[in-house]
Amino acid sequence: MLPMRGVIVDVDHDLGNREQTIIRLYVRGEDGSVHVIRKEYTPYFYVLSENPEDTVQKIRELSGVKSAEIVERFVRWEKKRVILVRVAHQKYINRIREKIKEMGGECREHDINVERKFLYEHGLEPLGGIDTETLSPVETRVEPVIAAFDLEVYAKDRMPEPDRPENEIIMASWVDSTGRRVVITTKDIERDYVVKVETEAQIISELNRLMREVDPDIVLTYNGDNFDLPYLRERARFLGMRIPWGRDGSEPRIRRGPTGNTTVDIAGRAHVDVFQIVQFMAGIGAINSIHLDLESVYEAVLGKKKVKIKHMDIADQWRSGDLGLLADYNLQDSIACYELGMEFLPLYVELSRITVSPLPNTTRMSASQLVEWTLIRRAFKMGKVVPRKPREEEVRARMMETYQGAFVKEPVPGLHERIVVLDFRSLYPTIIISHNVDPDTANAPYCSRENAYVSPVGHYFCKEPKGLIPGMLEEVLELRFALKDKLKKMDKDDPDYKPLYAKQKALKIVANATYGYLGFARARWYCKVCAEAVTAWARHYIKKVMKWAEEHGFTVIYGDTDSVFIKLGEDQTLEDALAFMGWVNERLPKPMALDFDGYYVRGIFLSKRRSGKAAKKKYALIDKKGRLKITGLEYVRRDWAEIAKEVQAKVLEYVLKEGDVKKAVDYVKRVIADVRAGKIPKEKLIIYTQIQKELDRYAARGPHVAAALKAMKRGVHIEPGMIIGYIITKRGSSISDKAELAQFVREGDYDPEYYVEHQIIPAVLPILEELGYDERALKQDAGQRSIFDFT
DNA sequence: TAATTCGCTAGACCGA
DNA sequence: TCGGTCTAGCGAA
Repeated sequence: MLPMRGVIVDVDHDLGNREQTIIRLYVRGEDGSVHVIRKEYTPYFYVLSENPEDTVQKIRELSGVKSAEIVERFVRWEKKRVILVRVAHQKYINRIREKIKEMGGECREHDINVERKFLYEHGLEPLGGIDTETLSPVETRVEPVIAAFDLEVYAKDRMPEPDRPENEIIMASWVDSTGRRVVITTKDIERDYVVKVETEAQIISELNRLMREVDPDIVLTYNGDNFDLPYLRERARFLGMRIPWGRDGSEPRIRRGPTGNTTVDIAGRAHVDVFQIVQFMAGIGAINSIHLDLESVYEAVLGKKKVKIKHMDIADQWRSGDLGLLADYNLQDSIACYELGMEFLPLYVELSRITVSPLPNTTRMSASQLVEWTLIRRAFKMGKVVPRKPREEEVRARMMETYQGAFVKEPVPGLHERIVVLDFRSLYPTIIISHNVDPDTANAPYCSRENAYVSPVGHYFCKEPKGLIPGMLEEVLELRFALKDKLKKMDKDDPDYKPLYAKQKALKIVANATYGYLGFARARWYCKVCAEAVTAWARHYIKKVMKWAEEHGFTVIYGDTDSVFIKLGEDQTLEDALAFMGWVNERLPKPMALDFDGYYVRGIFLSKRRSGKAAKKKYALIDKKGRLKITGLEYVRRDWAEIAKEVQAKVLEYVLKEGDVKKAVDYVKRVIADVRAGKIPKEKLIIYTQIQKELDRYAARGPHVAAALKAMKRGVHIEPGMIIGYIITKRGSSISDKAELAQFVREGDYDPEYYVEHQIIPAVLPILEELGYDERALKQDAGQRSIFDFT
């Protein structure tokens, strides 16, 4: 093979080889060719021992050990003599570990896989450039070949099973970066993208052919982990076929996790299940959509609509319906999956490079894993031995430890004008950096308190040397701030804009999750003392800024964690507030800094519903352009009916934009009358709630549980994690009795009193009450006849 | 099985 | 029937 430059699209090791550990790098070259580079690798791990000289001798005698030598590495803050053990093959590691444990040695890094170690040692990154001759990193840009596919399966009234003959694959669509857009099916359909074949088996062979000929580096699916790929593989088997999609001719490998969830790997290609990405993005709030099905997400993320056919209707459509529509739907599934994949890939390419993890791993990682792999890579660079994972009993003990979090100032309820919001830029990360907060500097014996930062709760952190975590964060933040500056000056159409934007976003995700990681019971670098100190400093600094603001003559009306809401006096301007911000920034330890978050002409802070005291985390602001920013109110909650949210937003608009409370009250009265008249359409009455555990494990049977139980009796499948939508109907005594899944409720069948008393009034009354109105004002003439109407 | 704590609110539940 | 307490869910940061 000629030496060349390219991009690493996947890395694995040859599972079939039981003699040697062979690392395989799959490289897409600058000229578009694909190469597999095979390199023998000797796996290694470390052993900590009281008496390394003795232990190393004993280890050398164990079978399967290739070599053992004493090396110097950092174990926490100390430079120590540790044993580096190299083994002949991966498969020996567990047995050798057991033996070493018996000798009293402690193993480290045995659970860090060989692919990553190989990449660390060569300074390589997945989706980064490589010179195939020297195996060293190079700067290059190569576009990987990307494909998406989707199956439609014939299933009537029940989940399809691959070994039931009638549950056949009736259609498959394929979309790729070379421009192909096809639907393969066995019926004649009037669409120019349809390829007609004779049998189900031929649909599968056609997919096999596409995989071989297009040879994609990245294969995108939407829920391919749990449906399309396992089903296709099993169905092929049922038909006596194979799907040799791996670049080594292997079939997709299905790995089952502890929850029954599966991951499907295709050797040499990166199988990216876009649904996994979507779930993660929804979890961190980057996607705001109640439902995560392909149609909803396609619209929420890209603002595009596509055809939706319910799973249950596919069989009917296939037998006697509109085949063209079914084909459109199937093709659009692949197109939507492909486009969503393209939207998120730049971000995940960067996460793969930061964490030095292949794309199939990164796209399935939790926030803690992203942080941890970033730290593991850095530990390797610094010659630090990676701490082991905690044992189950340690995890349980850690979960018992709690600590105090952020400070939230009690607001001054009511209307306010001319509000300036200042907030700390990346507060927790900058505290960690400026105070060298790290598990290895925390209360460490090697420094005195004079050479340490002492937190407000008394923990101290040695100033030197720079800890692993502050070091990582410093690098991440510096890079990110530099990128953001660069992006500001760039044209959004610049081809570099998107990858750079993705990179800063990837850095943000890792930086933001790092504090939480310190308090996460399963973390290798768990440090409760650190997390506790971070929040203590955060409380200290935010209170200090509030105090300084008051001393500068400003009125502080609210603040939460890292923000300060300043109300300008008559003789104060925005510039005064910004000057104050500059003054503060000169006094904060670097890189801590206050930022200007926004200026709002008016805002309302509410009182708590039952006690009447000021409510935290509930307010609405309006800016100069008339844009509302609603925080914490029912409007932003999915477990409130649309009708209540809509009315609340309108009321806020009348009050904040037009300053017309009377108009708001009249409007609410009209809506209440409509509700009582039964005029509200079904969709606006649905309340969405997540079922968080098995239904029989609920101690309190709330409306959502009651609705779910009733639905289950009617044959609906309910499982933890599902978001269900229910409506409070007319039939029943308690609210739970009246709750029914929306799909079983007829238009007009709702309990008007529930929606008035438990949805609309609670959503608007706290707002109106701040402005001097009470409940009676809403009820007068609100469609409810007064006694005089009858006389 | 996989970032944290703070805070609000609804509705069931329970005992007087 | 009332009022306090507990369970549950979701959002802010």
